[in-house]
Amino acid sequence: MTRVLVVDDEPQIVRALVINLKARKYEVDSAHDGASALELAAARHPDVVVLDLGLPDMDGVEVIRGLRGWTRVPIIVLSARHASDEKVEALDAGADDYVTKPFGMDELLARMRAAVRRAEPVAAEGESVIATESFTVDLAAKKVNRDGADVRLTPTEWHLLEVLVRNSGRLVSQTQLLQEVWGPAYRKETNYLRVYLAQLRRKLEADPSHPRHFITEPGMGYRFEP
Amino acid sequence: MTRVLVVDDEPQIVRALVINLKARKYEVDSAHDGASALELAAARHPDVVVLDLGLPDMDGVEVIRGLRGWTRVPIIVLSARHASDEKVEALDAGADDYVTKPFGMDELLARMRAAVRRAEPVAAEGESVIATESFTVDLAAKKVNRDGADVRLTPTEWHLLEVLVRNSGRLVSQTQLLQEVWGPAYRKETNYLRVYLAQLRRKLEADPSHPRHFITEPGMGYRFEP
DNA sequence: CACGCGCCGTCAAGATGATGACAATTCTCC
DNA sequence: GGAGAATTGTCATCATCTTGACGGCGCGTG
Repeated sequence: MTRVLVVDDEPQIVRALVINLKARKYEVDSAHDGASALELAAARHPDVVVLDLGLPDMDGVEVIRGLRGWTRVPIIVLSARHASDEKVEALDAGADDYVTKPFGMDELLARMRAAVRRAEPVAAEGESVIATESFTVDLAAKKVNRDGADVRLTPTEWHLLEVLVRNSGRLVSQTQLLQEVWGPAYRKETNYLRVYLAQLRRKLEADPSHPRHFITEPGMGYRFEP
Repeated sequence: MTRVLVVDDEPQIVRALVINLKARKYEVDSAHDGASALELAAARHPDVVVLDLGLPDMDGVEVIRGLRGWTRVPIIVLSARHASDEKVEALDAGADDYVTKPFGMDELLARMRAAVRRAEPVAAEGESVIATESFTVDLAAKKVNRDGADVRLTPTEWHLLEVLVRNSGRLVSQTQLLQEVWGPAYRKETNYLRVYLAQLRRKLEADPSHPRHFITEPGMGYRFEP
């Protein structure tokens, strides 16, 4: 879930934002001054900050600098002032976007989506490694390792493995496998599955004739068990 | 130097932007319709795109989608229309920012700086020297050293090496390599890859016919192993 | 309990497609 | 104009994919 930090000293603005954001399944924290904004940001690590520049305790630009000292979280500035120099100052201090009040909620939400989308891939470099007792699958690097050595998989083998691993523990029907790996025209070619499952087992299972991870569910499909 | 692509069908706007940008040491390309915009973007790989939505030949949102199909270059949309739904549509299609005409040049420039600043670090992550047993690659200095001597690489060779090294250990698909180095129009020209991989291997591998660092993953792509 | 049927795993061989080396041509920048 | 670089085309080789045939196993049925 996306976490938002809303910083504004006007309670009605905060309320409107919180209601709208929560309705759209954002997780929302709010602060009404710069000090608690910085504190909350550090404690909660939001995915995006919506920041009003007119705060009671400190200059909004200082808040931006305070955040930028340690995080690259997207910052969207709200401000009642249309003056160009203030926009320039905020943006150059490290803000990602600048929206003038009064603003349309749709627009603000769209700008938030844009900011979060941009930040995603940098933040979401999450390891996508699935491990079993005998081998590991690295989905991002497209690598399979067994006993410390990389296993060579053909493109089709890899694709099949990928679909099974992404549905770890779940049963995947034959039709679905065929459709995803070979395309919709091959939905009936169950031979392929038999051949390629056998190859995967030969390359990855300790005892290919007694598979522990690539399980056949007769009449239904196959299941990957980590 | 930062490269900008300006897309607008009004000559006076283009002229104003080009003059301002060049004065600030940007390298500027300009296009007056969507088709040539996409073409130029592919050919020149700008660091930021300034895009007017009202183009004669195609919908601006289509241009955004066309770009987003293969690149994450920041896109700043210009538009005369203040309508909220148009902003939302553009932003959700993948635009980074939306500025309504008439706009202040200072503000646009600040938004460009913000967009470029955000995009930068994704490319330049931390240490920029990658070493192998037989050679080292310095991404920042654009230098390759082997046995104490610098190796001369052609621009294309370097670009290819750079993409592979930035994805160290990960598999990079042929399409992705072709797209990043030669542009989206070359997605099918796998010859190029074969030729240039061979050249890189000849220059960098101890035994070019048995590569240890530039690994072919048949049917899938190539991988750089440090 | 024996039988037939459907489903699955195995195997081998031909068709297909990808790869890397080489050669020739065009392009680009001094 | 010339050298180096980039592009394009071709070809032999090899891995992969596809296909069909075969045998075993489990299950339901008579």
